[in-house]
Amino acid sequence: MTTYAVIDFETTGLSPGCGARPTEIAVVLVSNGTITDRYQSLMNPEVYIPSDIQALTGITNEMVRNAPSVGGIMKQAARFVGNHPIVAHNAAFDKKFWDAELQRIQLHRQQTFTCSLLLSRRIFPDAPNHKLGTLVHTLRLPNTGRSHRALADAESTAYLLLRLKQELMHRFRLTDVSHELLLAIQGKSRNQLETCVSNYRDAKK
DNA sequence: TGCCAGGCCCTCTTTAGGGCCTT
Repeated sequence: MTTYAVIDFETTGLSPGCGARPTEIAVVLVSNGTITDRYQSLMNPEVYIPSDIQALTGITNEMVRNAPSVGGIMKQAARFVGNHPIVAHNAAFDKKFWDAELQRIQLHRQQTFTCSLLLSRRIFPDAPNHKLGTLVHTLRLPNTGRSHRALADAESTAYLLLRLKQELMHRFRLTDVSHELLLAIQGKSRNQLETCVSNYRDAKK
């Protein structure tokens, strides 16, 4: 049974290439259909948090002024994640920050990223949209607290991952959904879900 | 004070443009 590390960053902007840094990270471990452990911390990005992002996340410059350094928190987070596959909603975003901050402390990612946004587009194509908050509401996932805070969003993404796996098991009568199958679905285009699952089944026979 | 990106994916496409999604 694969253990997944579901992560979520709050940051000062959209791209580390433009100087944005993380202000908060949460990691939620998911195993055997449930959340088994959690890690969360604010960190001092050492750059100004724009007012619109302070309003969005509720994380202010005052809150992070005396928070631990990004490097120290990233070391702890990387240790907590270990070699588990990482999952995030719109993983391209979190992957940029994860890789950029690990590089600053001379660490390198070992594992793949799985994207719950891409999986949701393939598995729930008729959802009103594929924002995390909309999917939580549409799929009636548990309320995890204030959205746009790292732990609440990481937990929501964890429940979404479990719901996506559950939907695949139900729709295709599978006894389990492997990480390998999730990666295969993620790598295919939107209209190839049935073909992808069918090919995976045939390969396993 | 507070600027900023980029991969995915659809379509009136593929010699491109633009919306979605993350903060």
